[in-house]
Amino acid sequence: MDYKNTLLQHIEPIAPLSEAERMAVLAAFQPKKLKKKEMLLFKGDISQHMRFIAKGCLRSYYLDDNGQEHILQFGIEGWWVNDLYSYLTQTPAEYFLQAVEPAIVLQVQRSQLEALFKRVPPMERFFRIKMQNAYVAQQERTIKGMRMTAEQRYIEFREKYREIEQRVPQYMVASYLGVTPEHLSTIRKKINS
Amino acid sequence: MDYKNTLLQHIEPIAPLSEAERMAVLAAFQPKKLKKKEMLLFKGDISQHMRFIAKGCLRSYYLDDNGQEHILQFGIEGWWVNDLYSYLTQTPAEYFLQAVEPAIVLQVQRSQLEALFKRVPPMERFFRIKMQNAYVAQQERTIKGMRMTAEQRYIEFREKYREIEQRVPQYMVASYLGVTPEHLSTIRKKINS
DNA sequence: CGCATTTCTTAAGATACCTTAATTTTTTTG
DNA sequence: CAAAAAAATTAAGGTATCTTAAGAAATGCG
Repeated sequence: MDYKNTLLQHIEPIAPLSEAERMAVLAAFQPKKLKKKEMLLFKGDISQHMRFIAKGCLRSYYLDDNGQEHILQFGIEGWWVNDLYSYLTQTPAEYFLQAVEPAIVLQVQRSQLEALFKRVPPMERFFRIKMQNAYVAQQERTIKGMRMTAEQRYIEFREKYREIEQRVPQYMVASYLGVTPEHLSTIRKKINS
Repeated sequence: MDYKNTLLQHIEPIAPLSEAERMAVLAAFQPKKLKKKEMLLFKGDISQHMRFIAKGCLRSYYLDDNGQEHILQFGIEGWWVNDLYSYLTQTPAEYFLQAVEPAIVLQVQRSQLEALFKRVPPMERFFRIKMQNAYVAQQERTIKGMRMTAEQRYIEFREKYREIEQRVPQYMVASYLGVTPEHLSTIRKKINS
């Protein structure tokens, strides 16, 4: 039950809830336990849930034409993970979702979340704000990905996501940053000297 | 009045309107004429309108620490342009909006659009869908910006935005793609041979 | 604990892209 | 239309990043 607190702790600073609303929110979400490397969504699946990470670490990634993995996002406690387009439009997912660490995810079905929006208006506000932030963060990442050197991007990643860096293998950080693991290694060598 | 048709033609395929709703929508928007190079929004301004391009071509861009311009987006007839984060959160804009060609923009004030959402529900649906598409397009651009070579990005840009390519100077395309004008020039030379 | 697997490092040669600077071409404007 | 301004091209030398390959270090598991 502890992990349900985690959910409320992330919603309430943005959208305060009454006691009844809190109950309604918690009732809508179902916990799911994941082992390390377990998949939460495959490419081609239709994403049926919004997903909140109560514990652990996940990643979303896609496979390019050469079968190479490219990481779009990491998520840890308090983050939401999804193939949002698949969820919103109910079309087959482009991305995979996988646990990088053992994890507990709280899931809410699409129809139930829609119902929740009607019964608990603050939740709609909460998601609209999350969506805005995601859009802006994405825009920033686009720009920075194109203009900054790999070294600059890595330094920024470290500052912004220090905890994530310590929890995922280095080659995944490289994938997220859009460089080869070899190059990231030489960057680190250069920085730490 | 012709340009108001342009607006309806872009809304109705996504969100059909009754005659009364059409009237309400049109009444909320105000046309604004722009000369070439005229600014529509400055960095630091708070964006007070949603903006639809009825005619012409605009761009959004930002200035980096060295005073260099970096283009985020172009827009032509039927597109929406804004610093969305500034508009949504009513904080100072990070980006500039400028006409690349003489343009006519249809603007609706934030408070009026909110009122319109209540009176004309299909409009809310229309904007939610637009927002989703924007987020996904942005996500795709992030990935492609990091993994693809400048040549691949240019070829894709050409296919996807052939009309825009013919309407904006080449150095702006380079800026959008994240390369120097010189390099884009050599890419073009290579391709056309 | 020790073997197998995964992850990280190192280095050399190749490629993509940048910087600078000069020149040519195109567009704008009086 | 001519002059001025803006945009595009070309080329040379430099830097960032990739590819490949091999070995070292760390981690997972029986």
